[in-house]
Amino acid sequence: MSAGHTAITTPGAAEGEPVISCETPQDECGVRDVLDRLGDKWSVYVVVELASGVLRFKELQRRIHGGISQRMLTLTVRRLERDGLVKRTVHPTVPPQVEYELTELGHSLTHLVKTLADWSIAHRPDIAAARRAYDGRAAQAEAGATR
Amino acid sequence: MSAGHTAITTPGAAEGEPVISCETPQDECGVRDVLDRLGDKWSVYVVVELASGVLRFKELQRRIHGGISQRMLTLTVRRLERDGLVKRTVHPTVPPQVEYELTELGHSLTHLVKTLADWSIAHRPDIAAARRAYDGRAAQAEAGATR
DNA sequence: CCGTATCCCAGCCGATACTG
DNA sequence: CAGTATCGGCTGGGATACGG
Repeated sequence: MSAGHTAITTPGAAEGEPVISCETPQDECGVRDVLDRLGDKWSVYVVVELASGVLRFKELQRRIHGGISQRMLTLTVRRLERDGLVKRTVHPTVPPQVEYELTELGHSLTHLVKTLADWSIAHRPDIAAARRAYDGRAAQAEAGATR
Repeated sequence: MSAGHTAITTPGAAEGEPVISCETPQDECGVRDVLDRLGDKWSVYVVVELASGVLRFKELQRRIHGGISQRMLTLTVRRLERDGLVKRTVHPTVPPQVEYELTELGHSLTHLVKTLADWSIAHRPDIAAARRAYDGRAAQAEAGATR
């Protein structure tokens, strides 16, 4: 991974006017850092569930969509803990009890996730329509090739 | 994948006050739709590069961080096209010439990407510090176990 | 130039079994 | 309950070669 220059311009902005500029190319502006977290299958759901409060391991597992495996939940919360997004508290009782909660940093991420979710919900019809159109065209092209 | 209920509350909101609610659990609120796009290694970079204007295939490939392979650029761009985020225009010249540009939908995503990038840049020091602290603790614990 | 087709490896992730 | 350990399938994605 490496880069020279990267920039985003909005439609409204003057052409070539950078909205995002990367001055530290060697780590890809750190964007990849966040995206990697968002990219892995479960992190977002953990953040979403923890956004509403403190949860124990099993309870967290039970709430997550589609049933995350023990293994993946462990890995996911560990990564989130390592990144300072989640706080892990072990109560030395028997049986053991471990509680997870978002840190301040973690809570600030929930706002981004909300933005993402809003966009997603707002534009889902558009995306669905685009896919149908694309798939329709593809099927038609295939039929044309056979004909 | 399936779910019963999912909600996000912000720290400021009253406890249990849902900021995000999922009424259509069967498709995970559509959030996964967006996340899957963001999650795959290259989509974001393609969107970022196209945000500043129309680009041909080879030029796009040349600009992207770390040198995306032909194969992956093709796949990425096709997915984005299918989702209606990118418009693909083939000029039937010889040699062939194909131009890529963002659609309106695609441009609206750049705003989200910018938000993500801003958050990422703003909190990178925090994350880096958290990782150092975590790794330090881990190393110490290991030393303690050996001692 | 712009792809598509094929091969192949590395890693993710689920299932399962075992500890403190 | 809350993990760790191990195995195995699946998929993402790079390298390469070829076609229009």
